[in-house]
Amino acid sequence: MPKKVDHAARREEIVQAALRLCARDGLAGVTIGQVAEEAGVSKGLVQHYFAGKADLLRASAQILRAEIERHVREAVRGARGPADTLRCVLIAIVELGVTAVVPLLAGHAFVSMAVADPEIRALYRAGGDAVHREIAALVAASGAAPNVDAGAEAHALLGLARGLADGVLLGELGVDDAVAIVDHHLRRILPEVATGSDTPSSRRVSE
Amino acid sequence: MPKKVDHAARREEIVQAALRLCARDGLAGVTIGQVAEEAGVSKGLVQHYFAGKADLLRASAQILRAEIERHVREAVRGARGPADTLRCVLIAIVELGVTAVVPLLAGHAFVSMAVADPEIRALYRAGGDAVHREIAALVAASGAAPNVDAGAEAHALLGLARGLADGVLLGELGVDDAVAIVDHHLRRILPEVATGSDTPSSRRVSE
DNA sequence: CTCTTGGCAGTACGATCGTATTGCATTGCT
DNA sequence: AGCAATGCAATACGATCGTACTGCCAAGAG
Repeated sequence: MPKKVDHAARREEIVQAALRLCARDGLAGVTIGQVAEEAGVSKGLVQHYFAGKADLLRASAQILRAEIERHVREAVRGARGPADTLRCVLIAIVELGVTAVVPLLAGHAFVSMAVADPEIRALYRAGGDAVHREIAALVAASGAAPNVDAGAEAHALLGLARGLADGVLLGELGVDDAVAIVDHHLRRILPEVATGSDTPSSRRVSE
Repeated sequence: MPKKVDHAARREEIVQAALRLCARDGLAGVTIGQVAEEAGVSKGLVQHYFAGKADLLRASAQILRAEIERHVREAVRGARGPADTLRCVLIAIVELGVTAVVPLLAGHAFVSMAVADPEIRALYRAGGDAVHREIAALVAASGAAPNVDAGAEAHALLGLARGLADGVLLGELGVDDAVAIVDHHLRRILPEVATGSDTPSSRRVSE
């Protein structure tokens, strides 16, 4: 057998280049040639690792999901209790607007691509449902007021976080504003939530 | 002078075809040739009315904004008082997920395009700011509780509505669920808001 | 050592895109 | 009626994209 190479790692390298390109030049700027150049490899190599452009895009959408999930999971590390975890998750989503612009921006592009590609659409649905379930579980475990339905509240919080992330992304409001809004809402549905900058989990984002 | 033709109307026809195409096949499916075919005109005519593809896309983004604004303004017709108006606006945004899929979907595509095009980005910023100002004014005029900041609350409501619209668009939740969530939130910040299906402004959406 | 197999680059090719150009029909003005 | 300008279609062309194909280099097995 010839050279041993980490197949998955090479694929990820190329995909990262594609995502970078997507965030910089938009989805239209993502071509096999440009991706190869951005990744510092040859056009042929991209072909070697991906069956075609569609395959590359699918893999990109998948890795993009994983990237965002990694960001969020990293943010909840050190959170104490379900309420704090919930807060960290929401704030992490909001902060994607500045800390993970590339995945977020690429995500928008892929939403518009999910229209034509059932496979990508399915990926989004599955991912979105999973997130919703987790948030709903956190809401339920946080000891929310009895008059709030966990599922509905999860939709609301997730929607709020996503919308705020877009607002931050477009520069309509600052991260701290968005965080304050999230806290404000959490304070309304949860008995008690660690808020403000006194908790170790609310690290300040360098803007 | 030759034939008299409504220049703006022709441009809009072509743009509508482009938006339809964008929502159906994604942004990648929008080509001059495809747009011409969708609009039932010749490729040359598209050139006649638009200086280039970029011009077409800019005009599309602009008309898209107008389209969404039209939807919302139509929804607030008949609303009584600022609180009811606010509710109608938010619900109208949420309902874009089913009543105006084309503009909403195309909107996502344009967000991802705004990355590379400063002109489109400026258009989005201006539009978003205007909406925020209007909503903030409505919040203030609705007699919100004194402990809520109109500006922040407007960001929250707008973010919530946008996020819910995306959720509806992706099929994660139904319109009625989203409307209920909006009502639930409004009930928390406003002294009294006409809610439920007893008000004429909460027309049922055919799903 | 050498042979084989996979990593990788380079080139070639057909399709398609955006744009420039050309030509004709139609309409309003004089 | 005739001229001029515009609406509109059709074609042509260069650039670029995605993909197929070919060939070389390196590394592990026998």
